[in-house]
Amino acid sequence: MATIADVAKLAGLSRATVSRVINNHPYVTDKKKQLVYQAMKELEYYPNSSAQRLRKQKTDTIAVLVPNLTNPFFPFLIEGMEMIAVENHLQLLICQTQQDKDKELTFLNLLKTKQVDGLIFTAIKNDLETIASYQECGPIILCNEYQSEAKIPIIRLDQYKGSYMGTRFLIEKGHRNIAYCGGAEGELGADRQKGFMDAMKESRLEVDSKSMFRYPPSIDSGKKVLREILAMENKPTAIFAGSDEVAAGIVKEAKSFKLRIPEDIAVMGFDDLPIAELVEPSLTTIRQPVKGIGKKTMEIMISMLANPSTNIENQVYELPIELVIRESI
Amino acid sequence: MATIADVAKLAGLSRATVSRVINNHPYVTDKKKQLVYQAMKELEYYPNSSAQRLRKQKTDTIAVLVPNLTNPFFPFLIEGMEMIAVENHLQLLICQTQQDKDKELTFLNLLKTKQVDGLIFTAIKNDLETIASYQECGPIILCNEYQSEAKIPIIRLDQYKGSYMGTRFLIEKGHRNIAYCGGAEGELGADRQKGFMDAMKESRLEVDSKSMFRYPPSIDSGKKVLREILAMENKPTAIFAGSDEVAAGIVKEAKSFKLRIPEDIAVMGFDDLPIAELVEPSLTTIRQPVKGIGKKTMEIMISMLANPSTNIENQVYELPIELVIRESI
DNA sequence: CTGAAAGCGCTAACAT
DNA sequence: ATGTTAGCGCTTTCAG
Repeated sequence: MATIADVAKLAGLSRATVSRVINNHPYVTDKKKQLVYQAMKELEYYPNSSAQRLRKQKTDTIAVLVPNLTNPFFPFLIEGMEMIAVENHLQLLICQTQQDKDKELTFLNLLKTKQVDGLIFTAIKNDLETIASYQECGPIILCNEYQSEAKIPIIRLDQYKGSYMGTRFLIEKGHRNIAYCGGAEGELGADRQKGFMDAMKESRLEVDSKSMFRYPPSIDSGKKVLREILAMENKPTAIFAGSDEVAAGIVKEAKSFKLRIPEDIAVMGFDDLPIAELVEPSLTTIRQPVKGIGKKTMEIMISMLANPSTNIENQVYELPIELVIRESI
Repeated sequence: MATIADVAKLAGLSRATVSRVINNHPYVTDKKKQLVYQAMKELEYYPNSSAQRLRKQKTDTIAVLVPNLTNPFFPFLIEGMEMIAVENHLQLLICQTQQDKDKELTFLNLLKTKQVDGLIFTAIKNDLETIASYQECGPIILCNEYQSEAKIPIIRLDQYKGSYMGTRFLIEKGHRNIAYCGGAEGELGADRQKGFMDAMKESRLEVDSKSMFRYPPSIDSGKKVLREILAMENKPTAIFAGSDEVAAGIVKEAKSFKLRIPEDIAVMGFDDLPIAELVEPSLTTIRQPVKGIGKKTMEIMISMLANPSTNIENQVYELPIELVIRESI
């Protein structure tokens, strides 16, 4: 493998000049520039990025911590982030935490070991104090998941509004006994739940604690929820699911029990992922502009990278959220 | 940020000894080891990975090129790879090519710039010669996607067998006019198609060239295929879809046209992803042990990394594939 | 506009 | 068992 010294020698110039050409610095004669390019091509030279990183003390890489990639929400989020990242010559290092506290810490160490310049959380298992302490090593952003007392910038949607809106819709459709299946942890989950609760309270509807479920967002969780509901005495007529995956599981299981949707049981999703349109009946759901959050998050990251001095204490950015009406309610 | 020199000074030892402790080398007294640990903790020392990489001339990172992550096939594949990778202290750098030839080349350069030690393709847009030329920079593996004349190790399933098996099943169910929707490029797609064709030929069934579709694996492709089929004069009674996504799209669209499945039209999927169970009716499909391929691929990568001298010219590894019977046929 | 030289932080001979 | 030292390949002052 050729090094910068080889190129310099072949071009009859110094390593400094070659470096200047590589990095598009001004003040290099066109003639010498051509000489360098030629030598680089001849030697099939490519700069060694470890050396560059060590010298420049930056990696142009951002770690993105997601619980997993099999939940389609995250690939879409990442797609949004990546659109902005590539424009800014940043690389994403995608890290699956699998909801594991220790894995999360391991990935946080990417910041300490200078393997990445910044880090984005899309779910948190550790407490904020722990995480906040890593901020000295580089910018950290919370995306989607959040906790308001954090001294960490946050990009999120108004979850409260989303679930409030969804619940109102269910109530307007005549439902009185509505079950709720959360899943998201932290304040995001709490906000969603609060939106649900407030909408119910506003209409003077009671919420049975037995109809409040808390399962991770997956198809299987949805199936489980439905079975548990069927075993209840005072069966809810509608379910507000925490995600389209859960809602899809509920729908699927309901049909295996020959229940009609929405007549026997109505289901509200959350996210509006492709799966929402696919299941039969298709899901009425709360649309989150997932890619939009991803983009916004990366934009903030970039501005933090460019401007490390900014005080970003507890900034919250919010994006719109809307109700998509289909067939499941 | 503390460096190894700081730790050495505080511990009253040389940098070499500290390095030995970091890298778990033998021949360090327990006493001194403790001294080092203590100093590291006190200074909150973490080794700079750029420096380690530059010095060791390896990154312990493998690039995985996928078309995208929104097609659930790839997250599952990655999950398999990652299981093996973490066990071996390897990091995955997931790269979305978006089916773009140039992006693919950009990612290939990760090898040249020494940013990764090896690289795995799960889809190829460039020709093999181009790719093969990068092999001098580190091991390259083709996973799933393949071309048999490649001088590159390949991990794949017997696609021919899969589609042959599926088509036989369709024929046994009485179908005579069967449409086929491929999508995968290269020989993988060709093999699948050949399996289909051979099964048809064996039963002396004709294949109308108009019923041979070639669309990328997505729900929308499926919808499109169904609409085109409905516009045909001599309508097929069954469709062999190239993926569960396509099959799901077909099923969805068929129902919007009030067609019954499998009575009016039967659909065979490919992959057996969660979506296969979710749609109504659930998909009869060809199960690929996706995670298994991922694991196997990473195992090969690791052995290539450990044993760079091995001649891995055109090795093919195959894994079992099976028919999963559900409701769509 | 170009070159010389210092050094980013670490590891691996080599020496003891 | 531990320390000394020479780089890994690159960028960036500082001179000129």
